[in-house]
Amino acid sequence: MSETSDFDLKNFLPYLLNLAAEVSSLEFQTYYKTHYGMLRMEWRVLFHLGQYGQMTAKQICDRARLHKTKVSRAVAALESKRYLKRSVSDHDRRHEDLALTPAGQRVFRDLTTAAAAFDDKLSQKLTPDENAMLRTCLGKIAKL
Amino acid sequence: MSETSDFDLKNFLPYLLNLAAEVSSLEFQTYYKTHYGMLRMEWRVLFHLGQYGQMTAKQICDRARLHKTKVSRAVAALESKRYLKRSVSDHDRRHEDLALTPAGQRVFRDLTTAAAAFDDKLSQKLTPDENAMLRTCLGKIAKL
DNA sequence: TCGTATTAGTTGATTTTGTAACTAACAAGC
DNA sequence: GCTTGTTAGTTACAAAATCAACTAATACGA
Repeated sequence: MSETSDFDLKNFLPYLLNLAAEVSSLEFQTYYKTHYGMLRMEWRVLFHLGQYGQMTAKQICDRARLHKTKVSRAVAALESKRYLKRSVSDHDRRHEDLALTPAGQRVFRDLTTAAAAFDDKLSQKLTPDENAMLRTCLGKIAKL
Repeated sequence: MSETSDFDLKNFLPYLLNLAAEVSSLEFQTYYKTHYGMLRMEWRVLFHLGQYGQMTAKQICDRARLHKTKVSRAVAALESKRYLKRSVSDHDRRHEDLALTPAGQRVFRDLTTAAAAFDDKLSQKLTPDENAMLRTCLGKIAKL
């Protein structure tokens, strides 16, 4: 029985964070997966378009800190679901302006509502103080 | 632009948790990947064996909350690296008792040391109060 | 002791992700 | 104009995660 050190996985921050992230994501993930057949990256991209309006893939990459291939695939998937439309920019044809379709906006509103409800449910496990501090701590760790 | 609700991704707990988990894991992950060619699941399994001594794959599944296919593949990988040995149990030949080899124990000690140092580094971004509360909160969320 | 259910663990097929190389459009210097 | 460099986005291939089906050993009731 190795008592090599007093280190304990159960207190290892990356481990705890991963565990909490997994558990907390599962229910909401299941929601958009079963209701709209969407993946996490698709939800994130849809969210950014819904929240901030028309933008290019590059802008989404920067804002969401996502790699361009992830965004590219998510955009293609959302397009094939008719949740967004693209239009090549006139003055720079490398850019594609992305915008949600009415259908995409409906999905956005529904997911936003659902997300808010999930967040409330999670928050209720913690005191108001804990809630505030938790978000602060996570921000520090994620270097936001 | 859509002011559908006051919901903001930047405060959505699952999102923040995933972000913090990703960022905080990256450096350590790089360490055991480059030094020992190990995957996250392998590190977790190795850790459990190092910390708790000999156990079966099933016990690891339960303790680490991992699916059996993940553990099965991690065990196979660790075995091929000669970091663990398996021995079929006598009184129930479905069970395999797993234990680290001396080489595996050396790796365990090294990774444990590295993890502890890395955890310290992360902890320094937070006050002692925040540290304690953060771990409490994460525990609540992960239903530990 | 036979049939059924359960448990431990593995394997294979399918999906998803990650990495790197690629195309196309533009910009800037010469 | 032509080269060189940079940027936006896609594609192709490899690594990995997921899910379901499978084998083998045991338990347990009729």
